[in-house]
Amino acid sequence: MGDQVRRNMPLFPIGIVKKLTELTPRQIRYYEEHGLIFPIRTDGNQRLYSFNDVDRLLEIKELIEQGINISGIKQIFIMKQQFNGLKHNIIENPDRKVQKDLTEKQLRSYLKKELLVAGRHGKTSLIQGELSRFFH
DNA sequence: ATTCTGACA
DNA sequence: TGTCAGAA
Repeated sequence: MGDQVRRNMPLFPIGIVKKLTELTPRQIRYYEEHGLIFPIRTDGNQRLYSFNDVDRLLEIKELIEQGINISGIKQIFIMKQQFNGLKHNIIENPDRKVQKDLTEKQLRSYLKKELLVAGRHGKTSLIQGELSRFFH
């Protein structure tokens, strides 16, 4: 599992991330303020981002382009986390019904998100207010 | 030269 | 979100 270690290594400053993601430093810092990413700081208080951070920013960028707001993105990430947790449980306990903690509703929400992302750049561009209803 | 925080004609 | 200032 040394690959994940590599992907989590704090490597590049915001200037590099700016080029890699086409996002402005303003946006990159803004998303951090809202808990979407958590780059570490150097001795000089400068942010250092990992490959995972960059990937995450790329995901954020796409979701933003689809008109999804910060809170919507937060919840999507939470569902993604829950989804991965369920997947692990199923792999580790194939016999037991450890899926009791995840409601079917949560799964549906996650799937809906997948559909939205899949049909990106399409006609189904939901606006902020409209999408937040799904998450309430 | 780069990045950071705070602020807004 | 852009952008500018003042500091590191």
